[in-house]
Amino acid sequence: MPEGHLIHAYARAQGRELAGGPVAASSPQGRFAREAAELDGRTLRRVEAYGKHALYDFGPLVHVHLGMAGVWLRSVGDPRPSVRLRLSRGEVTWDLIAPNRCEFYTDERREALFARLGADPLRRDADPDAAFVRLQRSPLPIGAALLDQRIIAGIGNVIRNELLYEFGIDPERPASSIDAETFERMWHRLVAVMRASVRRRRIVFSGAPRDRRYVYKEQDCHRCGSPIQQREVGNRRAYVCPTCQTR
DNA sequence: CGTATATGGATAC
DNA sequence: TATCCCTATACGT
Repeated sequence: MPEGHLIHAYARAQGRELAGGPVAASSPQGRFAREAAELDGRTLRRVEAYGKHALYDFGPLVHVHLGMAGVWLRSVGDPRPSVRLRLSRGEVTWDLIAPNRCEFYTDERREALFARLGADPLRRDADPDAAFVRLQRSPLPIGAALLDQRIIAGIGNVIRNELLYEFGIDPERPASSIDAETFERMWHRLVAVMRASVRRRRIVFSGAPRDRRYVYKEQDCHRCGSPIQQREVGNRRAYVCPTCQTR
């Protein structure tokens, strides 16, 4: 579920619906109870997304990373027992389930986090030139480098596989072999895909079957019919068309 | 009912 | 490179 597009979608909706007035905070599941009590009744000033990270500014900062299993549910019903953090304002309630991280943060940690992360295609302050430099210097194959959040922040396993398919690039090709012109086109495509995916709240590759995906978890290449290969690249499962993607 | 898997990433070696 | 953590879900028995 959560690649960068969803984190940004949550942040925008929550900024709209929760920020600007007093927020009720609780931790029905209990593991964030002391912190939630401290937040309860405070005004949420801002929700900021960077890559797959989100920061909730209540004065004190709350850092949330969903990991693989985490999800925010917008709800009006009773909290399920696994809700780590429930935030409500007026009629609207957001429930955080199964986050990898949910913790207080200092300004210093925020600075350190942002300094560590690479260019986020969904942020106005993104610096694609810096991302290209880091890509050129990376010893990793391109399929791993695209998942390296220090180079580009927000890409997950679906987007990296679909992007490499669109560009006809085998994920095991060295990152340093990507030339500036190709990177520029990849970045431009990333921005378009991720913006559309924020709006739709799901990953959208226009042009793919049903505007969804070309290769991720597919059996056969929709273009040439070759069986889609599965390989481990960058510690995650890569899906590759051996015909359409070249080394 | 148990087990494997997941669109992630930090940390320990 | 391996392991762990977070929880829901899919699937096999």
